[in-house]
Order: sequence, then structure tokens, then C-alpha cells
Amino acid sequence: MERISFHAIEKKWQKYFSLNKLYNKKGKKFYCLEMFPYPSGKIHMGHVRNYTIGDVLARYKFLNGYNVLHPMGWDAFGLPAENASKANNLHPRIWTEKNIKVMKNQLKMLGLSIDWDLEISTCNKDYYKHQQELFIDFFNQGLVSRKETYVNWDPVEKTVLANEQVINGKGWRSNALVERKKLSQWFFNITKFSDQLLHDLETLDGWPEKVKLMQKNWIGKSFGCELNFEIDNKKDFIKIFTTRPDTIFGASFIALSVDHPLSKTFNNDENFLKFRESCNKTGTTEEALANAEKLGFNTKLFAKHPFIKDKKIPIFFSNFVLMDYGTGAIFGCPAHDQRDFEFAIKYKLEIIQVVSDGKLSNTLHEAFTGDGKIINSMFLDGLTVNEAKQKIIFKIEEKNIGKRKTLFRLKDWGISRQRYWGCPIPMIYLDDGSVVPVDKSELPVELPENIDLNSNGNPLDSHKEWKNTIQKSTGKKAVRETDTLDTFVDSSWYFLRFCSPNHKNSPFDEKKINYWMPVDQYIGGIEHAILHLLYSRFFTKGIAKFNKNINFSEPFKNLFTQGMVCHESYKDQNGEWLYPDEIKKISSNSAVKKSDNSKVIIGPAESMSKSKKNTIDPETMINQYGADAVRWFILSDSPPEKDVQWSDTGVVSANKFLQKIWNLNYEVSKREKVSVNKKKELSFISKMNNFILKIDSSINNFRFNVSIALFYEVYKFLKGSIETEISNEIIKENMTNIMKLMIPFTPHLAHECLELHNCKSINNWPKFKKESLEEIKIAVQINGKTRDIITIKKDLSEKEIFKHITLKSKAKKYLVDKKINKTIFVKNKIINYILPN
RNA sequence: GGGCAAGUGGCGGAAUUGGUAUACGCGCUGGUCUUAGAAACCAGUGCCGCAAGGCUUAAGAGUUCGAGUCUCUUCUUGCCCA
Repeated sequence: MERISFHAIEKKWQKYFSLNKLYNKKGKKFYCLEMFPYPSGKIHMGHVRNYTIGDVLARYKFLNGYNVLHPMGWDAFGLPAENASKANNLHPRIWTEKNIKVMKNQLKMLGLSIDWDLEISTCNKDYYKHQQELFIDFFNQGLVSRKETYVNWDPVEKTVLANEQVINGKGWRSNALVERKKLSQWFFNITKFSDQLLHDLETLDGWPEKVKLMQKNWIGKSFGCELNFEIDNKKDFIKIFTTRPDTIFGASFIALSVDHPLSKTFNNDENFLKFRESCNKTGTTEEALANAEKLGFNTKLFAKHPFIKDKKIPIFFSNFVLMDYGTGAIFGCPAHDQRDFEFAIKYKLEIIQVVSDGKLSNTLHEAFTGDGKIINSMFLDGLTVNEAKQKIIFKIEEKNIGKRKTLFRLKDWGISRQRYWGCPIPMIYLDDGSVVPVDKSELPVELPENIDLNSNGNPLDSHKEWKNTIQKSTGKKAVRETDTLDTFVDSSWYFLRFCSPNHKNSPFDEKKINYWMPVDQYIGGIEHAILHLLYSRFFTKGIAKFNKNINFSEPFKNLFTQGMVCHESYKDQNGEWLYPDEIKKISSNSAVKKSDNSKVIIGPAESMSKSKKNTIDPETMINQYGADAVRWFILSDSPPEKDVQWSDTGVVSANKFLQKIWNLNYEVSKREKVSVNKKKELSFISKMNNFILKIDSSINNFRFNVSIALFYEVYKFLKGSIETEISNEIIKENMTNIMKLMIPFTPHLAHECLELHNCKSINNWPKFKKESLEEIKIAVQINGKTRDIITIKKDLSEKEIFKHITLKSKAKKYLVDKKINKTIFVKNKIINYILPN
């Protein structure tokens, strides 16, 4: 038997793939897209999994007659390039382009069916020129605005830090205490689409429920009302927002954000300033706020209760109310909100229960947030929570002290980044203070190449020559915006650009995007469930708003989120992380360090990360076991939506199995003529058809691990069948059919095997022949217990089956001379005899 | 604290969606071959039992001729939000 050299056939077929793409001009369109990678240096196993899943689907659809678009590109702007360039003294462009070259080559090694003619890179001016154009379009539509907002400011580096660059309140590089600084920033007004983004989720049948729910929660639509509280002895009032106006009679305090306008009157109060400072230290994430102890600063002011005459409630500043949600003020109802409850206990405030589920107790130990009937609330008593909400809002509006209001948790999308390596924001500042877009004819606003990344601050800001410019239409002096766009903008429309990547005069060719869009299958990590997908949906809706020729308003028809690739982590006796190739496994749960034979501590399987050194390099694996084996293994061990654990023995066995497949295929090609037994042949055809059916449906349902299990079974079955009385013609036909089914998984090997049979027509998918499925198995049960499984002809009647059982089945001993009370018969599935006990 | 998933051998997991529980792979055990190892091949592998048979899908109850699958209660784990 010949051994096959995987590497030789890989090269050969990769060349073939680059020339034979997945277009079937006559077929229905299918846009298959995987989230494009950030060019960080090398591909990792997560990429291998993501792109293999996409490739299986793209090839499967192509073989089923679809016209398939399967592009790839690079999410090429971003901070790591700047950091790397500081470390290596390499320009971000050089670093990025070098990485792209390496990674592109690695992706090609996997034998993906990508049309590389469509390749785009977001850091190329051909791409970002059109992004600037879109930005101006959005600006002209009123979908871009400028607002003041807080940023993390590093006073040493004189730069703005991303949230993940702030570690324990300090700059990750400078270690300087990070300040909250107010800056004027650009925003996309995504909140103008809040309702539409929420509502259209219902049309996304092909999205995982989980992702839709996450987006729904993120948008966070809540119904409630605004309500004014008059401040006692002052001609002023506080506007609060609440989703629980039904609990107004349980109100026992007002809590304000420390940034609330009323705080200005306390600017000379040292105690207040101290309090505010301590609040700013606790951080602004919602989680930090929720876990922090609820603290208040008593203003000694009181608010008048709007419905209870002469009742006055104290006003506090507090650390758990945020200025940027609602009005920055709430009323506290301790009996029915846990935060308010904790606050009331600490400051010894009234706790009045106004909702009851009937089990009234004298003292509450925690807030009651369930449903029930209203009590202690005058005209609301006896109503349900929902009825009370409607009635109290009606009263509030009648008294003219507030109004019904819908609030969204979603905030506008801040897109300014004080960075070099991003798409320049095409805006200029004129001397008269006005801010206007760059004339479209002047696009792109190109990033200058000659910059000094080692100086502090944003290099664009200190680049005088680039910064100072002239407004084309008027000749007036102007200064460029030196902020660049958040890289999420780059990835919010790349799927449109792929449809016409070389289109010159506008971001896309309308005809092309109307044909290819929406993406039929989008595949990527769950970590993008919210931001990237929401921003892409917003962009699509924004573009559809000003371009009436566009016939879609959602970018991704179907979404699939794959799980992560995990691996054990290893530590030596000193607690230092070790790479997998620094250790030697003794058994499945013990290992030693290669260098000194000391014992290694094996940690649990966690997602691969450089910091834990539990990474496996895909290129090494491909070189060692072949691309097909790596693809095969990454799909075989777990369902694609779940995490998969990388295993070396797993990839070894994948490699061995593929070798066996090749051997079997070779054996079939050399098979001698045999005498034929028609009955055996029919049974063989029937079983093979069953396999084809199952494999087809498992691929269609993204159950690739099941497909692979079936290939193992079908191998065993075929291997056993070649020595029986089945004609060469039938054996060969089925062998080639199975190889066609394997194309999506192991394209190199499958093509090589098909070539051995001179199989030219590989651009089709084996058909499942219904009529040949004539033998089936049914379960024979007595009183619901399975006593035998019999193989019989399809569609037999109850009587015929009974006859068969009493003659041949081992279940007959239960039935002979017994009274049968009842028979439950499900055709082709089961027969169940109920006997008296 | 709220919401959503999920819980099946030593491990990853399968089960035509209410009809054969444990497919397939890994690991393990035994055997053949080999000076030996590796590789390859064969056999076995949920639990109890010599066997016939009985038990088994986190635990408990329910619906049903029949439950891994549906309903309820409890426990555990994961994810998201707070």
C-alpha cells in the first residue's frame, strides 16, 4: 500500500482552489462570511475553527448548486500596531502589512475556498476613503454629533486610555493615576435607531436566541415616567425618572448623582467635595457601582411628596445613581428595590411596604421585587402593579407634574479615538469656530506616514504640517480633526465592501450589494454578540435611510457563533506558566518538565491565551499532520457552538484516519471483478443512502461533529463491504459519493481520492435516493420495555410484523399463548404489546 | 440579585426531536506481529451478575403504552445583565 504525502497533495490542490472558485452563475446566491481577523501576527486556533466552519458551509453550498461569495479581509487598524511599533521601532503600516502577509499565507495553508481577489484591508486608503465618505453622509443626515464626555486620561503619556488599559485605576504603561477628563468627542447617534434596532430583532429568525436577548437587554427599553419633586422652601424642583411609579407611596428619599446640576450649590462644601471625590474613585462600571457599598451625602434638603400632603422626604447625593441614565435622580423606595433597601438601612430611613403578595410580615429582610397587589397607597390600593403604573401615570399627567416616558439603556456610540493608527475623521475646524466636513472631492484624508510615535500624545495632533489645512471651497484656513475613528467603524460596513471591493467612486456598487446582501451566513465569536453586530446593524439602517435604492435593512440573515478552542495549561513548581512543548506527558493527568524532570501542575482546559502559554500553533500542526487533519480534528470533537478542547492525540488519530481513507480509496480503485449478489447489493445501496441522508442533514444543521462520526461509521461499513458480492460499479459509485461528501471537510484529500477514480464531475452533491431505503429497524416492546430490535421490510403492517415476531424474534417467548390487551403500533418505528400483569 | 443555557461512561460527546440510551472519537485492558519499542491489526470496555436477567441519562415526583427528551420541585455548573 502506498502512503500518501499530505503536503504534496495540499500544494497541488491549493493551486486548483485558487483557480476554481465557488461561483455557479446559474445558482441562487449565497453570501458566506466569517468575521475578518485582526492581523496580530499569526493565526491562532480560534481562526482555524472559525474559518474551517465557514469553509465547510461555503463548499457545501457550492456543491449544492449555489453561487457562493466567500471573501476575506483584514481588520487592520488598531492599537496593537501602535504598541508594537513603539516596542520594535517599526511603523504600524509595515508591522501590519508584514502580519497580513504571514497570516494570509497561513490561511491559504488551510485550503480555504476564499476568493482572494476580493481581499480588503481597512488600513488601505482605498477602503477608508469610502468610510470617510460614509461618515460625511451620516453627518449630513444628522446621525453624527459632538458631545462632551468623560475619558480616561493618562497625565504622563498625555493620552486617552481605553478601558482595558486602565489597571487598578492606573495607566498600564505609565503607572500614573488615571484622571477622569472631559473631552469633546464625536458620536454616532445610534440611539435614533433604538426602537428599530430592538424591533427588527424579531425578524432575525436565523440568529441565536441568546444573542438576540443580549442585544435586547443592551438596548434596554424601559417604560416609566418622569416626575417632578418640589424642593421644600426653594423655588426649584428635581426631575426624577422611574420605572416603578406604582411605588410612589413607598418613597422615603431622593437620590441624586454627584454630577447632578444641584451639586453646583454644594461646590463650596468641603464635605461634599470629599464625598464626590470618593465616588469618582469607585469607578464607573455598572458592576463596580453595584458591588460598592451604597453611600450617601445628606443635603439636609427635603422634597415634598407629590401625593401625600405635608410629607417631606430627605434628599441625598449617592454613589449608585448615574448622571447619564435617565435624569440623574431617582426616588428611593426601600421596600421594593434592593439598592434602596441597603441605603435605607444604612441611613435609618423609613421602609414602607406598598406591594404585597399576600404574605404580609412586619419586617422586611430584603426588598420585595415580585408581583402583587398595592397596599398603603390611598387611591392605588388593591390594584396590580401594572394597573397601578397606568393609574399613577395618568394622575401625574393630570396634575401636570410629570409625563409618561420610554427610556433606553443604549447610549450613543462614541467614535473618537486619540490615536494615530485609525481612519482619520474627515472634519475640519474653521477660525470662526464652525466644524464642517472635508469636501468629498478631497477624500481620502490620508494618514501621514512620517510620524513620531515615541513622543507623548496623539502624533496627528503634533503633526503641524498635516493638521493645518485649507477649506477647499472657500480657501479659508482650517485645522483638521486629529482624532481617528473607533475601529468598530471599520468593521461596521466591510461586508458591503466585499460585494464590490474595487468599486471606485462610492463605497459600494448598489446593484452588487442588492444582489449579494444580506449575508446569508455570518460566522464568528460570541464575544461580538453585542457591539460589532449592533453597530453593523446600525450602519446598515443608517445607509438605508439615505440611500433609498437599497433593498435590505438588516446585514446578517443568519448568524452562527462558534465556541472557543481550549487547552490545558501547565505550571512548574515555581508557579511559572509552561508552553505545551516544554512538558512531557506521563499519563493523561500527570506530566514533567522536559528540562529537569520536575513535576508539572496541570491546570483545567481554558481558552487559549498567550498569557497562560496554553496555545497551540496552527502552522506547526499543519506541518506535522496536514491541513486536512487539523480541519478534521477541530470539527470532530465538539459541536461547533460549544468550546472544544484541543488534543494532540485527537489530531494524531485524525491524521491516521485520513490515511486509512486514502488506503481504502486506493483499494477500491484496484478492486478485482466479483460475482454479484443482487440482494446484498440492494441492502448495501440502502445503507449507503441512509448515510448520505444523515451526513447531508448533519452538515445542514451545523452538526459537523456528527458528520464526522458518520464518516467513521461509513468507512467501517465500506471497508467491510469491499470483500462481499457487490459489483465494482456500485462500490466505486459509493466510494466517490462519500469522497464528494468529504470535500467540505478535507478538500485536499477528497479531491485527490476523486482524481484517482478519474472523477471529473465533482461539482455536484450526491443525491439521497428515497426508493432504495427498503429495510428498516423497528423496536419490539412488551409493556413499554424493548425486548428486541428487528430488521424488516419497510411499511409492513401490524399483522405482518406480528407474524415475523412470533416466528423469528427473541421477543416471541413473551407473546406465545399470552393475551394481548392492546397494541401500540407506529409504522416503521415501534410496536408495543401491552399484556396483563 | 435577575435572566438564559446546560447537567448522559474515565474524558469529548451521539440519540431520527416522545419510540434501540451510551453512536463516533479519545483513553484504558487483553491479544496478534516484533529482539524490544513504535506503528498496524483484532477483541473488549456504563454498573451489578457465572448466567438468565436486573439497574442506569444530577436528585426526587408527575404526565404517557413508552421520558435523556414534556411538566413541577430541589441541587450543581456555565454565560450574560445588574
